[in-house]
Amino acid sequence: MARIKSFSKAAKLLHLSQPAVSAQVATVERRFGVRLFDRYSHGVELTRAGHVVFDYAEKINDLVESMEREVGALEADSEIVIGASPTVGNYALPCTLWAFKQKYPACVLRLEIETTQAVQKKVLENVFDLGVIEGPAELAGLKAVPMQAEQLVAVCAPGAWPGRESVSPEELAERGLLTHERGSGLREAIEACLNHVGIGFDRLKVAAEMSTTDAIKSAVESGFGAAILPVLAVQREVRRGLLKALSIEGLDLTMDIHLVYREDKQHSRSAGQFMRFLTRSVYC
Amino acid sequence: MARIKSFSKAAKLLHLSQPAVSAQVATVERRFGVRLFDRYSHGVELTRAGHVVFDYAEKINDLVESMEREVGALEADSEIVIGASPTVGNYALPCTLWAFKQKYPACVLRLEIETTQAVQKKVLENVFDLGVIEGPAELAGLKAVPMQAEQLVAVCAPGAWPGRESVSPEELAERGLLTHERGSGLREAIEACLNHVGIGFDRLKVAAEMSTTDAIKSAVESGFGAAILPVLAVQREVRRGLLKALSIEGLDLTMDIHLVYREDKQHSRSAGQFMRFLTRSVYC
DNA sequence: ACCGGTTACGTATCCCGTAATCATT
DNA sequence: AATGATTACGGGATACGTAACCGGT
Repeated sequence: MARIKSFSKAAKLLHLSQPAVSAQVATVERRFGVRLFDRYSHGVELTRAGHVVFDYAEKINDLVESMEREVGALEADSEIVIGASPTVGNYALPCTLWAFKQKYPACVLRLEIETTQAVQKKVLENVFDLGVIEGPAELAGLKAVPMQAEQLVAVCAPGAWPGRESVSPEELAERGLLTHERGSGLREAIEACLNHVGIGFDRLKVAAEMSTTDAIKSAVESGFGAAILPVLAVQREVRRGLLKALSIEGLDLTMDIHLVYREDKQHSRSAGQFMRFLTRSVYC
Repeated sequence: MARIKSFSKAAKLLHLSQPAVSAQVATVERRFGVRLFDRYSHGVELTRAGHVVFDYAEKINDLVESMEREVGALEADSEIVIGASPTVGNYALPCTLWAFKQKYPACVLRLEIETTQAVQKKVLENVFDLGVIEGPAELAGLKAVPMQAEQLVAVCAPGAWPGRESVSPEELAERGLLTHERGSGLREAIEACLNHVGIGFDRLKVAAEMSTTDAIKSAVESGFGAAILPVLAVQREVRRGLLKALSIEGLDLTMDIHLVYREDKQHSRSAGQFMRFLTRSVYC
């Protein structure tokens, strides 16, 4: 929200109404007795105090994340069985699953593709721990919460493409693309995802192939090219200002994806972590 | 609460009912999917996961505290005018004020002593920003919240008096007392406080006088003696296990002190900080 | 039987969404 | 007009306290 410079856009990202966001901010401002945002007609901007609070909020967020990871690592993790509808499961989810696996290596994930209806039914029957489908749940007894929709972003060094918020595949090709090696699970997931929206991977000039995401991110930070990665894999660097995220023109995976689960069921620790991961706000 | 090893005692400290504490803990345990406390018939004990969460909670608390201080330091602070009833204002509050001033040096505090009724009236009339009195508020339009009651504790090195939770003034005298120099505001406040409950300062053998509290705390940590200080001045070291806090036999300042203020009024940033400081739970 | 934690339930408060309002371009 | 934030108000969830309920010494 601080980065977005707009309460209304932040509200969309947070799946909240604009007044709700205003109220939250007002509450915190009253608590501190200071304005945290300057309101302009075109949006909002952090004040000095706002910057301080924002920086602390990031530190605290990091701590909470570490805490969850550390608690999660304490015991052997049981398998999480995820049901997903075909489009979601084939194109959107694989990147997300991969990003989660990076953070929680101990978790064992199993993904099964079924129709939207079948997914919901099997979630109700406890065959799946949770489901990920397009559109909200229709079956009674299921709770559906909207997920962060965007899945893939282009990243570049902060200096590249100043002022731009999106780039075309051709511009990415000009700059040169850093990707995983052919055959890597994520590479294939990304290729499938791009193909699905009509962007062939061959339109993108691959400048170098690397084996780890960290290597790609470092290379991009150093200005060696751009990359296409899941939002969830780069959110920290983007927040830190180490990388700049741009949307890719022509790439719109904005389906309103929903996480569905049995409200009454108590989930395993790993399932809970996965669900929080899926619904976590990426920017804020 | 983790240190107390008892939900019911923690509830008292937090001014909550026991079921409320149980419910809070249960909520967090459900969120993580792990037991954080082992329940025994004689009380509770942190599990492995509980220790992890507890350590992170402390770190986060520290961050929040720093954040408040940093935000508070951003602008020049206005004066806080505090009204207090005679007993509270003369014996209990001075140490607290001093501890607050240590943390928020930029704040200017003014303390005025009046009868309980007069304090409430002047808070209503906005003559005082807030009041501190014994017992709850009686005037309509005033909100009263209970304050942390205990004000002075003995501290010693963690190894001294193993297993003890309280010491007599004579035992303190044997070990030798480290205090501020005569004439220091806190020294006088403490003397007044002790005299009020019938403990003369002359019963305590002063081993050394030092000019700063940090010097006293360091000396006590190193085992050079004991000291009597406001709880609020040593809470961090006690939580960290660097110092051990013991109650002093015969010293019972447990009056149910209440902070009162106009609910409708919006307080200055510094007044808000002071109020949160007063009602903050010391152990938890 | 007592101490300590849990369960059950009624109430008060908080937080969100809808709708109306204000301000700026 | 249109965008974007604030205010007003009704409904649902949350969190508390009281009281009744185990389970272990």
